Amino acid sequence: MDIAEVAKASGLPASTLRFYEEKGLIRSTGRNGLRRLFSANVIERLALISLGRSAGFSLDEIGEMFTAKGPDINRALLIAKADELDRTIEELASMRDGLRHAAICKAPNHFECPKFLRLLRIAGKNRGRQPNKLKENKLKRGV
Amino acid sequence: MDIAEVAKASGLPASTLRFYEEKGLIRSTGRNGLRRLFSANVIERLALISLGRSAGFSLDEIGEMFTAKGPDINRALLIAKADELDRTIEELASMRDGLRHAAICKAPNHFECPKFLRLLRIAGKNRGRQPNKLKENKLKRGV
DNA sequence: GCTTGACTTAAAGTTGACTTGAGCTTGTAT
DNA sequence: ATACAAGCTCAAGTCAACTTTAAGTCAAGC
Repeated sequence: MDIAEVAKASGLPASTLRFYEEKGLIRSTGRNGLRRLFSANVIERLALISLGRSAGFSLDEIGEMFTAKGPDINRALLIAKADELDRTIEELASMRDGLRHAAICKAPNHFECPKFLRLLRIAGKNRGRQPNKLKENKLKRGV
Repeated sequence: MDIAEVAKASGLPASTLRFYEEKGLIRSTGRNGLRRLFSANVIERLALISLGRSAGFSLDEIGEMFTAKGPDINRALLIAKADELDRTIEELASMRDGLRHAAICKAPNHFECPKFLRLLRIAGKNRGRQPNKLKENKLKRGV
């Protein structure tokens, strides 16, 4: 397949495919002149990469998993990520409840509302750099 | 309070406080010479900002909420965010289940495993730019 | 009176995952 | 044979939320 086909099949722009190749996440099987050729299984690989990304792995982590010696992926890593997701989910659930409450709450000042204060404490734990997460998936692909 | 006190009380570095002020998220009440003075309620405001950040609002969105005219613009926004969190939580839960499964699954190739394939489809939906989310909260504050 | 240290500003740097642009090359259709 | 859309490379740009750095100000303690 040429890069355009892979792009279409995977939904990723060609630039991303080149980028992934450069990072060692995928491989092109050869060239037709200058042009990259990919074998069909790159699609699976890309699906796996998408999966990893959605689960919160960085590209570097995903790359490590692919080069891991054993035929099986790093189980401990997977489980650790799953546990991390559990914690994240709990936090997000609290947030969601808090937001819903805040939207309804009659208290003149949220700081007088115990529910809100509890929320605040949870938020307080979540003190890390959060670049810009969980934002809208605008499809600007069309531009 | 001077900036050091606010920093201590809020846990945020002074640089962040200046940054937030520049962004219009907080206000200093005046100066002592060059030095900013803050009133105590900036602490509450910062807690609110933290809360918003944890809930997935961007700083710009938080800024808008603070300056929003109508009282129910907030409500709609809060509810929308809560709904968004619901969707996110569902996705993350699927991811978590998938990861746990992948760590256990005996299938020679995950692509032969129906559970895994289902996971992949969910991941596929999650096709947006995800900068680098949900990562570790290393406390590098001490440096 | 001078050093020190906490503060100030403005500008540039950081991170991760890409995207974009400039300037070439080339397979393919006419 | 030639035009041109699609590929290519390499470098630089983007975004968000900060952090870092350089250079300067200033009150207080010795």
